[in-house]
Amino acid sequence: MSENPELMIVEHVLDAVADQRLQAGTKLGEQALCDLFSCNRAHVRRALATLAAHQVVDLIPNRGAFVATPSEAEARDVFQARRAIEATIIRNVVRNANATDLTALRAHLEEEDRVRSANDRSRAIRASRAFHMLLGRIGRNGVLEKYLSELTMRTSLIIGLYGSNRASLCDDDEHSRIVESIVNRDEATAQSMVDMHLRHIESEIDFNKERPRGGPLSVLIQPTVPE
Amino acid sequence: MSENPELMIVEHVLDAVADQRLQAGTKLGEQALCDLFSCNRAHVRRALATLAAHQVVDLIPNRGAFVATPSEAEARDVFQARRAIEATIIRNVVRNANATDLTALRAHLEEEDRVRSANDRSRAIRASRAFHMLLGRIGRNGVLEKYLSELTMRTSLIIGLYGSNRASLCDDDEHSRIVESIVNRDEATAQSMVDMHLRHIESEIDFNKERPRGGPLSVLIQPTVPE
DNA sequence: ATAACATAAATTGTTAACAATCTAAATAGA
DNA sequence: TCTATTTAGATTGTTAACAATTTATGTTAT
Repeated sequence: MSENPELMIVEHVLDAVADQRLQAGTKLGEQALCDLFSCNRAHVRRALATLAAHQVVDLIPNRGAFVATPSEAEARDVFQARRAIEATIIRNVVRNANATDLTALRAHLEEEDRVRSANDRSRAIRASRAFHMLLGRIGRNGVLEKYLSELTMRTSLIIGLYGSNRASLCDDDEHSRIVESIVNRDEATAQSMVDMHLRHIESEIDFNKERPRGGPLSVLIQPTVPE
Repeated sequence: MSENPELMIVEHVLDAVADQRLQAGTKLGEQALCDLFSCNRAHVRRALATLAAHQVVDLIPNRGAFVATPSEAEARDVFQARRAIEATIIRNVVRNANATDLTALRAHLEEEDRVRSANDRSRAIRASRAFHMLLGRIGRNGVLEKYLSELTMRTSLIIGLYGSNRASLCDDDEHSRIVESIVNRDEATAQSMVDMHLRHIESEIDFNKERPRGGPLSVLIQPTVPE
């Protein structure tokens, strides 16, 4: 646990949020983080400021830091923003994807298949997000990739809060059909498939079924599965 | 200069960058900021962490904080991201704009006219950005609005670095024609006008004409003109 | 005069101590 | 038994001091 402790904390919190190990509303106490990452409070505070800038953490004066709990309105904005951003990303992907990229996409689909049959929910969530992030990487626009990273994390919080049971993960079949249209260099189809895919995910959310928020912090240390 | 000094610093730096008062590469020394905002270094450091998270500041270990200097590749990504985001924003605007919003848009056009005839470059830059931010507000998607805010600031840095003389500000006529199509509820036209407008701005950039970077910090305190 | 080196100043990084605020527990009163 | 108040503990906010590193200055030798 050496290296820059500040980045360490940020990365681990983001990872835990993305994997839905850290629930919305969980308190991120300063001393607790100091202990977990064996560093001093100055590091923790700067890390929390960074996380707050990414909208993953709410900073409440004199109360502390909490994992953000997106409202219904915010959730709708996040999904619309994802449609806007991923529309351009998928266009870039269809245009730029080379043989290596296509191989990576196929490999990912196999991984998703494997994970699904293994019935490992945690890995499934991870893999679902990884697909979208893979598209982001192949799209070769660092700005959009970073925004997508933020938005997928906020999506994780939203699904954790309001998602129905099956809504938790992307439909593998939709992913594979997206890859298919990428292989075919069919821009229009790829774009509409991604748009529908995102609307599908959003549709399986029920804002009346708010779940209990807050949870343990220990999940932060869970070794990051190397994908 | 009371109130939360952290937000104070962030806001002032962002404002100065947006107005092109703060040049790319300018060093943001901790003690200098402490003096300017009469606070301690802990505040300054957290503010710099926040600014770094927004990609407006580069944090170099043991060297300090510097206003970011976007590369050519980053500049292209920023403009593509703007097209992606503002396309959705303008669609929202055409759909959502009510009478009050239209009045605000017309008032803004008049302000731009006034500023142009006054030949006040500083206010002109401010007004140009304000137009896009006004669209962002009327679009009523907080996520996209925030991203647009970040991207317009990075655009300011890019234009400050590589922009030709006239490229510094938006063409007022293009703005007024965008408003016209909003009034007409002509979604397709509005969208293509915004897209062309952004491409126009990008086209007036010359990456061979890199300008000297770095500058004074005193500009930070310049009283924020209330628009 | 220039380059390399040594020294001094300034800047960033780190840590600890103290103050202010909030949370929770315990006590007292209705 | 329940509510209100007080008290103790824990947590966040603030500040200062010290260490490590970098930058600037000045000296010496070629």
